Amino acid sequence: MWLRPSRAGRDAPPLSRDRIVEEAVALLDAEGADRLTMRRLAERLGTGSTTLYWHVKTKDDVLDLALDMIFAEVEIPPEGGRGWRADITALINGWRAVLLRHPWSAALLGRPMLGPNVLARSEFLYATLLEAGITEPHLTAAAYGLSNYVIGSGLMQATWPADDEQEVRQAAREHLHANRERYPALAAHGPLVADDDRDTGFTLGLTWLLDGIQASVTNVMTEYT
Amino acid sequence: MWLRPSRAGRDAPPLSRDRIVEEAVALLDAEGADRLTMRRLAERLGTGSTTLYWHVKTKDDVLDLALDMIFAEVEIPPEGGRGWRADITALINGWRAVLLRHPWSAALLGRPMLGPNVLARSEFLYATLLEAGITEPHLTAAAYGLSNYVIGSGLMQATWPADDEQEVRQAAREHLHANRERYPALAAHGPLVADDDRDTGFTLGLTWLLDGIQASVTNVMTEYT
DNA sequence: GCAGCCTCCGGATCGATGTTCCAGTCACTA
DNA sequence: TAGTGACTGGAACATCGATCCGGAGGCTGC
Repeated sequence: MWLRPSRAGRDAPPLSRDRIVEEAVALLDAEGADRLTMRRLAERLGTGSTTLYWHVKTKDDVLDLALDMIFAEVEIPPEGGRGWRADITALINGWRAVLLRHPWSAALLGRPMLGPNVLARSEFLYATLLEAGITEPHLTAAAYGLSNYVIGSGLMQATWPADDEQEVRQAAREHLHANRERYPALAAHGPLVADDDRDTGFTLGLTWLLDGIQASVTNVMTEYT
Repeated sequence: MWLRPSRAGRDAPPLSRDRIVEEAVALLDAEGADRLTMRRLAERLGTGSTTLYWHVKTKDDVLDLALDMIFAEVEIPPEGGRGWRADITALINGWRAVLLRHPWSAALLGRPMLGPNVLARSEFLYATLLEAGITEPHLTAAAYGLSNYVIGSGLMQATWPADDEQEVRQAAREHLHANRERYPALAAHGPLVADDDRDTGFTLGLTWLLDGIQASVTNVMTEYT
């Protein structure tokens, strides 16, 4: 009774929604999506599992908040005349980097993303495209195309971790090799490429999209590099 | 005892892995991914839930098989000189149609897809690109780019169902409108577009990608439409 | 000083789920 | 007829998300 730490004691910062989400991201990074449990999360926070429900309504809320939190890592290019193409390239590359840094996030993209961090970056994307003089229907196509491209890329890379030691990769490689008569092209130029090749591949595809977007601008911008 | 239906009776075809997967797809189509339970699935099949585990090792197996099964709906363009561009366009559009017809599938794309139906279509994609004369690194970029683009598109559309009556859409629209000062571009040209606009948007982005791929071929092909 | 209220905590518990154990049933074969 | 192997399913277990409810602690108004 007497020795019980005072509530505002220094032994642990008070539980808060931010601290929960922060720890959730750490747990997701360390152990993956399927290991995230309300009980395990509470344990890491040094509280009971049911306490979390005071700060958060459901587990999905935690996931939504965690997903939005990592989007804050995507740097929004500062204003300045580097041109729309450089700005968008930076944004998309930053977005991709975050997806790769937090592989669990790719699987969560299938839920409405309406957090402030996500919206701020979408806003920047739309605003930059508008400034570049892109009009409908190319505007929607551009915004969707770029988003879909990054999302798909992140999902794909999360599915096929680049680490060549992974069992999944090994098994897939063997399976393709064993059936190389049925899938000759796949077995020869298979989709299991190294990390660097993925990066150049991503950049190439992004270039194609940007070229297409640029060509659809009526009054051509000239000041991009 | 006497009235018990004979095993080979006509009241129900014998349980088999195919029948399980078939019913799983039907259940997923009807009620979505989170309503798929081994018990519910067994109930629809008129058996006990534990019986399924004789034909299938885990629930994930059912999902993998279901995902591969719907890929059989994607028609592989028949041989014939329509040109690589028309063939790939047909394949990608068919792929997208399947993703939209089975919205639950988009969320499952984050698992290794090594079923025969998936591989056959990937093989066609690679083979067609090879025939078109595309070489590395453009080959990988093209295959990945196209796949990522469709996957992202499917995931996005599954997240934001086109049905305007959906609460999610309504809520999102209101939320954007309420914060239109912070997100002016989003609120004005928001990403919540109608179905037709998404189709034209998808086609536009696909054209950009294909243009980029085509431009990267050293010896230019001329026979495409 | 004290009653009342609000914020925050957590043990016990509920219902649902994926999966395993094991005792069966049935058709078919030696 | 005994036995084997393919299948079935009831009972049970561990785990999960979520809720109920009783409490602790601090603050305010009287």
